[in-house]
Amino acid sequence: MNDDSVEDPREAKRAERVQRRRRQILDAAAHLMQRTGYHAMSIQQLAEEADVSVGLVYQYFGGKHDLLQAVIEDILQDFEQQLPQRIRADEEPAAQLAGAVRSLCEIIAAKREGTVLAYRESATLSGPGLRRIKELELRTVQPVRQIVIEGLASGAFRPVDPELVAHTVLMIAHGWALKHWNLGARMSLDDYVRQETELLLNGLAAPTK
Amino acid sequence: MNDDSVEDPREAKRAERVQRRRRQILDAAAHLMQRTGYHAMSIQQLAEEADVSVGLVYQYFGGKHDLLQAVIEDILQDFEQQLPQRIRADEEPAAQLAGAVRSLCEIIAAKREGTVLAYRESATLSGPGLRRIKELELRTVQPVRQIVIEGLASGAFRPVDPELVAHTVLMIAHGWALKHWNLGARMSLDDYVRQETELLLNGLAAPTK
Amino acid sequence: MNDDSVEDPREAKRAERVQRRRRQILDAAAHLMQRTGYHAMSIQQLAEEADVSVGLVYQYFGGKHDLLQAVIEDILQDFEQQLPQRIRADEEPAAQLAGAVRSLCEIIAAKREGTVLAYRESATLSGPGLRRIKELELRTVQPVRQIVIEGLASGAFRPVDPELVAHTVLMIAHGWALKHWNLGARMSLDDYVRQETELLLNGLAAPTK
Amino acid sequence: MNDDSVEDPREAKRAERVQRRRRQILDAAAHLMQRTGYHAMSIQQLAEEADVSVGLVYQYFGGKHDLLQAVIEDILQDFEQQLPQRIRADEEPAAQLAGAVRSLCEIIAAKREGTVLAYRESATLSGPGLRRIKELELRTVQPVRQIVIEGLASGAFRPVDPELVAHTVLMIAHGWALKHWNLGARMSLDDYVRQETELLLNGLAAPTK
DNA sequence: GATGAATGAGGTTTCATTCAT
DNA sequence: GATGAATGAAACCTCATTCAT
Repeated sequence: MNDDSVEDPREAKRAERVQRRRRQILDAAAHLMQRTGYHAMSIQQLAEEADVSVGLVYQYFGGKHDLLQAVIEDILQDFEQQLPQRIRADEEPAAQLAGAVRSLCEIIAAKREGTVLAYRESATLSGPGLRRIKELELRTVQPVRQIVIEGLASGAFRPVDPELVAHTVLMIAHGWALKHWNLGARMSLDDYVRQETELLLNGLAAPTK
Repeated sequence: MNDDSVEDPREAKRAERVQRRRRQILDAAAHLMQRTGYHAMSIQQLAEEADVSVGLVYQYFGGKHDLLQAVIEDILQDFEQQLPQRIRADEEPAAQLAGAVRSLCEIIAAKREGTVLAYRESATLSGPGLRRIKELELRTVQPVRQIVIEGLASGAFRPVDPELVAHTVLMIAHGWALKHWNLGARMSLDDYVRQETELLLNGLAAPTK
Repeated sequence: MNDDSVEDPREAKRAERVQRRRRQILDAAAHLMQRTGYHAMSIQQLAEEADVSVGLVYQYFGGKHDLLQAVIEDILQDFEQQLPQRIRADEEPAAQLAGAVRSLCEIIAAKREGTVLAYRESATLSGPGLRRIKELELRTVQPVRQIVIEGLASGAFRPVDPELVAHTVLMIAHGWALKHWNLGARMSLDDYVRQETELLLNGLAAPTK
Repeated sequence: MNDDSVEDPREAKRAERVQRRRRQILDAAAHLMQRTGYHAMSIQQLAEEADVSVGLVYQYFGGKHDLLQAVIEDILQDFEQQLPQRIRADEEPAAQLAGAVRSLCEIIAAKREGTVLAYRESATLSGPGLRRIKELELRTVQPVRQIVIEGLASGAFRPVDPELVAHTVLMIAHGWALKHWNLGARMSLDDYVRQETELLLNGLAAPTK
């Protein structure tokens, strides 16, 4: 048992307020960064948007750099946590994969601007930070990789590299966000998902004798 | 025949030097932007890298912003011009498409960092500039779209939206550049192209009776 | 009663310091501009003279341009406020006018360099700013115009355009500032005022029957 | 006899071309400075306006500073030369003075913007240059001073300081230029001259017994 | 004589960060 | 905990001047 688990109502209240403050600043930062980019956002502007003082930003986050790291991690963690909840274990591999593609696309489409921000600003991050981001992204598509492995075992899919399929699925989802300026005007997300899924499943299907 | 075509050796020499200077600055800018990003590159730094004075940068390019536009356009124009040269007209649609996927992947892989730069900094561009970039990208994948249309006409492919396939092919190629930190360690470009091509062609193939 | 009138000692102290800072910068700017002109004054130099940082200048004034506007307005407001206090209501029009001429000359002579600065740099101001300056100058000579109107009504002056007299009085006062390099060596301000006043009053006097 | 008087047709032609070039540049410079001020005018811009190369400006004038000196001197010399031509020797002092006031006002009104430029930028000049400008201005009003001296001698004017009257006349003429933004909308130059002249002559007139 | 490409010092401005209150 | 005034390094950009052609 460590100190944190000691129930101190005073301490609990403090921790709760800290979380609220962090969220307040983080959301404002995400909003501004998505609209104007990391470099165009000034701390003064952020403080105004978040309705806190400039100094407070520095109490809750180490600096502008750490803020970027936190914003991107926050977005990617959301992705990582949502996907497993939406995968149903009781389906065939093909149906599972189709469901995973749809889920990932919808999850990412819901935070389209956050996804674009991650692409835009990841390279701005420092070495260790960037490594954490990459790690998160790899973890996000782990469920997809798992489905493919199972499909291969059951003979549902023709022989493929599960890693490559996971990558491809991720690019399908990211593609909607990255090229929304083009696709958005031509089709609905539902159409996009349906067509990409069909293409993928046909591509993966084991040849019928 | 207009005045420009009159052969003035003085003018010709001047024009040639102007081109050399522009290229000198453009290449240095592309190099620095790819290494550190647009915002991290200072004009001072660029001038040193290009071995010219700060003022000259402003004489050849209106400002830092125009320079970014020029760098990205330069990269994308290169893509647009190279692809058609590598498509063979005398093949079957499937083979043609496979060739196009390979070509595009190789072209983009050769300027991997430029591609990533375009993703990173496109949002930094001004409205009209961004529109030109998007236009260029659409033009780049036109040949792919054309191949699909012909394949559909000949019954080689199952019914699909050619626009979507063009998008998918572009994402295959961009995917290599964007996720090279992951893929590069796992497979060669050749492997990547082979596997993605197989997936795609299987996905597209008309069902045999 | 509005919120501002609520006595908040914290807020009052803050406002007082803001006023002191503004004045500190404004005075230093006026001093430097009068010595070297607007363009020759650098913000760096101003910050040193005012003993503040460069950044603070931009916090209190939007930029160099706004600073010029503020300096000139500050000078002209001073003129506008001082003149009415020195006009005595209980005198004959001629005596009132003589007093006004003397007062205006003395007021302007006391800020001779500021007056010259206003002439030098007014054209540097932006459209709306320039309009405010002109408005201020017109208001400054309103009392003179009023005296003339009353003198015309009482028959003390021969028929003249009050606007023109107001202009002439202003030019008498400004003339001392603008041509001080010549006049200053030849006569005292007192002599100048006496002689110009005599010329003006004789010029205005209604002919005796 | 010096070398310059030797009639060398080659040399004469050269000198003529030099004069034409100087004038070409000077006029363009005067035009730009009057529109935007000395500091806002760049040599590049001037070269374009004058339709010569940047380098040529430096062959005919030492630099930007010398150009300002030349422009202002050019304007003031024009004033100095025109006034004597328009004064008639065969009139009464009062009529002569009235004529001089009218002439000076008209001369200056014709180069209103040049006059304002001289006020704006004189302080920008260097010491020796400024002295020459002041000298020129004093010489300009010499004829007025002379008329007053003669009028005093003949008893036409009440005792006044001729220097002060010359100054006052100059301020009447300059006043039209400096406050044209106000006066121009209220009266014609002719009205202005008539009223100021009446005021001045009444002010100067020797009292009738 | 004439050109205009090239230079680089110097200017204005922004903004991440600190710290006294 | 919270504030926001203050700092100053560093960025972009301009433009007077030079000089090889």
